[in-house]
Amino acid sequence: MKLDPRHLEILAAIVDHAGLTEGAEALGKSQPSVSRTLSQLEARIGAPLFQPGRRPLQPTELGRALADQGRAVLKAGQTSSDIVARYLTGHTGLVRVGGTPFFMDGVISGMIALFQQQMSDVRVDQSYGYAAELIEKLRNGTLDLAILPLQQNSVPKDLAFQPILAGLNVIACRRDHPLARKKFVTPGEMGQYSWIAPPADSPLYKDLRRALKNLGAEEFRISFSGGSLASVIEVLSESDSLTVLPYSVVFMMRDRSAITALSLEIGHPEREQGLLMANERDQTPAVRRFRSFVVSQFDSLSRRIAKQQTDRLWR
Amino acid sequence: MKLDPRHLEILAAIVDHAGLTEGAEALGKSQPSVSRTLSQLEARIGAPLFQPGRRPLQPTELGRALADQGRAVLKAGQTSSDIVARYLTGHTGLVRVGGTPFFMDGVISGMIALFQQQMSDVRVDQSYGYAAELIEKLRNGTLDLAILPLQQNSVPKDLAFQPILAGLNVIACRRDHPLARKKFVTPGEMGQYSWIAPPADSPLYKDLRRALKNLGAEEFRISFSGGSLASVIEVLSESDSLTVLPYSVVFMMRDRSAITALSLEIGHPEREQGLLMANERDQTPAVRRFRSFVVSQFDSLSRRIAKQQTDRLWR
DNA sequence: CCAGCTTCATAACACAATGCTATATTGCAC
DNA sequence: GTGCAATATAGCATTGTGTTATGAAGCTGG
Repeated sequence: MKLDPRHLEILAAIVDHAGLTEGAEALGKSQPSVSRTLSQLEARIGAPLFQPGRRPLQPTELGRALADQGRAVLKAGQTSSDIVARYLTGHTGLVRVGGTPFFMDGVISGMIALFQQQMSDVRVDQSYGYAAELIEKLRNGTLDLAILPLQQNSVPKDLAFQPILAGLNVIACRRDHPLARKKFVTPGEMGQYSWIAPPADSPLYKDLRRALKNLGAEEFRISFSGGSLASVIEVLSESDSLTVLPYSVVFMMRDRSAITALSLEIGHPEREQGLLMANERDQTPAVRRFRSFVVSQFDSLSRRIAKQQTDRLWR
Repeated sequence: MKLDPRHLEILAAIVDHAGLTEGAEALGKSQPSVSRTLSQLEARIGAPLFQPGRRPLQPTELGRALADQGRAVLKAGQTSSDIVARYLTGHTGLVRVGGTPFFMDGVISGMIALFQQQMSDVRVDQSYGYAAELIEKLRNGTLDLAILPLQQNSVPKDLAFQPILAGLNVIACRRDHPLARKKFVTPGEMGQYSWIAPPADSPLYKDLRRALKNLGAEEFRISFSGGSLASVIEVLSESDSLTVLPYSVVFMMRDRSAITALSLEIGHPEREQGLLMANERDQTPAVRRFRSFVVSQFDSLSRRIAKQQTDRLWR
């Protein structure tokens, strides 16, 4: 005997509210509707679910047992609704975010931590990669959001790009570095220090080469390479090495580690750090919420950076 | 967002069987049916429940979570079916059975115990009473089955009576009683013994009075009254008292206690022990099953009694 | 990389079930 | 009994389910 779970729900409501009318009210249905459903149910089962001709309505032993099951159905339905509601408001779900390693480690991961203080049920899958791979992953749907520096004119037409920060890279060194205090640094001065090389396929590495070329330094010595941000910062702050880092990374690290940026513009293309994503319409609510969170974080970060710049000018 | 529990069931089936076709099969539905239901569900929620364009079908995190709930619904439905099935086959339910005290205690309760060895989930509510009360209870629906001695012509027309045993009452005494061995007992012989009186409103008491009157003994001495069967048997077997009991009670007690019946017919109306009940059509399956069990038990009991009678003749 | 297979989606339609309002019936209390 | 409140029934519009037939799409093996 296959029973309709909705009928069990209705039975449970009737039993729990001790009456057809009140049960119907609780379910948001009309009294005749639940009355008929109850009749049908009893007819199908072939046994009364309530003591006949007794008011207030009192369930049969069988009715009580089935109402228990109906209660389970009701509960499942309720938690289903909750699950969906949490999902639709972005309080639940999965965000797959990828980006350039140093930026992710230096800037984004902190924001993720902050985000998850509010949205503890949103799972974040972080991955690392550069433009080509990230774009590929966005296209085949294995990534929701890419965070990377991009030139405005090189944004793929099938993807949306939302700038969040000027993509400024700088030369970084330890705070006590001999060059750190100089208002102007010449290429010659840099020549005597060794370099920490970012991964060879990274934009940073290209920027490093280009910068040195622009500054006239054809040759440069590499003392360390292949490390992730933590290693690079460590080596950087314990040696006189130099390296290229996004300015925002240096900025975020300024309190936690003893590094700083040289007062030296390195010429690189006009890029912007930004969020690259597929069609915004099929983003999950969690992704949207995460995205807007990140955007607002960068908004405040930009202001903090701007404020610090003016402070430095005044200094 | 209110979701149809049936949709959750279907979702669970699809997830569990890793496929729409197999899920449909498991549910006993056509593939297009579940396909459309799934589409509807996704449309209403506004989010995909399965990774789009991936085969084998793989659920979204959301889909998985909702499938869990669907599984709960499925389980509730299954146990509901079980509950109904057990009820319909009479393996579950309530049997309210009432009858004359001595017969219930001496004969029926043992059968109830036997019945419940097979039907452990059938609850039996036993009560005591005589014809008038039992009939009243049957009529107002607070009793399913009455077990009592009745003359065929005094069966209420609105009730059904099923005879199960000859309603023979006898005079009982302890097995070592001086009168026990006599083939023929005279009223005079009985006059010297005191009597244990059944409840004053019981048929047995009427029979006792009538019997003694028929036998010519106008006066009789009552030494004990008001006890239930256990007390009566106790007093009976420890004294020379006599009493009136249904023969079947004496028969059932013959191994457990040292009592027996006098070889003496006491004239009483032609009654039969039997089952009195309201319309058989609205009996619950458990009642029917209990009834048929009792009937079969009495069938075998009748045979055992008959056999013992012939044995006694041969002896 | 294409043929062929399997799986899923769509279409069209019959029919059962749900929902409603209006109204009759019934149980209970005074 | 009368009146009140609760439940049942009737009639009708709408939705949903189920079916078969058929089209589209992903996977697999040569």
